[in-house]
Amino acid sequence: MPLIKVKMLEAEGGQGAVKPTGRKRARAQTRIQREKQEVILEAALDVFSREGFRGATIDQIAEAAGMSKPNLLYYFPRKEEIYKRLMTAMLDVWLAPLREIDSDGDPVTELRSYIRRKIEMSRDYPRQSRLFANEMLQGGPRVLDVLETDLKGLVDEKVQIMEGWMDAGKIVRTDPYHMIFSIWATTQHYADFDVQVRAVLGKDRGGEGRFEDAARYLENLFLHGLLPKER
Amino acid sequence: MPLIKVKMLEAEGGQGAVKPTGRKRARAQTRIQREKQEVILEAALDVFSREGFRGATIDQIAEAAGMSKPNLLYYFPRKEEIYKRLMTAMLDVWLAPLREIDSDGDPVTELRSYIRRKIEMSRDYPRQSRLFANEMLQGGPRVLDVLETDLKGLVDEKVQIMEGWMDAGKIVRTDPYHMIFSIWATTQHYADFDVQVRAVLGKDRGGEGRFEDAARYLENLFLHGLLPKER
DNA sequence: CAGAAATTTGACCAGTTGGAAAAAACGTTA
DNA sequence: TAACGTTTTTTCCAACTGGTCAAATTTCTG
Repeated sequence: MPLIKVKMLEAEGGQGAVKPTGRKRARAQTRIQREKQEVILEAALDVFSREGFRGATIDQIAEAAGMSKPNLLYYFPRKEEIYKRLMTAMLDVWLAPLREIDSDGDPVTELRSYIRRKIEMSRDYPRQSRLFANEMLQGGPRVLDVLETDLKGLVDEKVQIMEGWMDAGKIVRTDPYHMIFSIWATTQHYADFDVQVRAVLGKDRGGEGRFEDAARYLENLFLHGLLPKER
Repeated sequence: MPLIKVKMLEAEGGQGAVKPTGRKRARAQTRIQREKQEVILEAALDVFSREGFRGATIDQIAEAAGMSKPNLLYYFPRKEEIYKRLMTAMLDVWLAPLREIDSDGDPVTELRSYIRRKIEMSRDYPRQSRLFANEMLQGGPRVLDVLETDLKGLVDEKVQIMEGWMDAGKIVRTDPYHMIFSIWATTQHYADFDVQVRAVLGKDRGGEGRFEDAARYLENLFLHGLLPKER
């Protein structure tokens, strides 16, 4: 049960495809509607994640989706609704790994696989990560309330689990909030700063293997740190 | 001697203030020119770091700078030049801490103070961080070459230092590139994702103290990891 | 202070932007 | 196949965009 479902769902509104005709009873979506909406959202993810909300234009999205602007507007009557749809969908997917952290699991295993999953997300859904990053850079005007309620709630919940692990001496006593931040930061970095990562690694090391390297490095960092065990 | 000075300096061009009149010999800048350019760059940093290059408008910048658009264009004849100026200045400041890493210093001290400095940068110059992040999200079209040459060069240099430390058994043998990435990621996170950090920490813990907390947590993470020393 | 140079303003422009409206084309089903 | 609902296209618009230009104003310098 996704905790982050949220009030942004109010994005629906409009007439075109979503709320078919006039005041009649809403009809089930046609095949075309489902397909085209999918194509549009896919194209919009591309554009919004690169340019941000203001920087993206409906024309760009329409072109990427292979249709005319008015045609696109038939499915999503305003730019903002496409964006909102993407944001809710993204948040839902994006936080799944955090939700999966299990208080009953072995702390080391749980942390390890959380890091793994987050790196895999950066590898497999980099645009979603960038979409979110873009929103954050702008000060999160369209998701701030969600962050303060749903996200904070979810994090608080997981923080308690970690405090339990600390009490049990399974992990070192430290700040659980910053712990979570550091996992987010290090893993999402590989999506958000992908260009930089590849530029610095160079042609030879910048291949797909970089995600595996990153995962291995991060596991060690988080578990053991950089200092040798015996000195 | 800043390694990152770069070809972007070609940003200069134009007529207005920068290259005073016609083909005459370039004259020294007046007081007003220096002042206004400063005001403009300050305002532009605000806008660009929030909206990205495309999302920002000259009007917004002009208003933030308290002047009319044509007046602003008198000092910087095109939008792109303001942006380039900001980018070079930012890169220079932003990479200073990395340059300072000293191969002769004590590894632990050096790493510690690198992390410290980076966190302080995020606290004191968050907009510069966001400006850079924005550029990265867009795929770095205006700095890619700089990253591939100057930045990579600088990083390679520091990577060697770290390999030296590993050879000497001072720090654990690990991937030095990802090591640097993880320091960048964790520290810059506090500037780039500031909204999120504050939303999750909540009113009580989201005050200025968060940077000190972050620094303390990160020092421990990087040196010792999350696992207890003896189990 | 006069004159020149530097700065600021207002009017303007062509291209882009988000979006509306209506008509045309298409698909489905009674 | 006729009628209806769905989808697409064409045309259009007002606001905004980056930028120009000449005239007006202010500041500096001798």
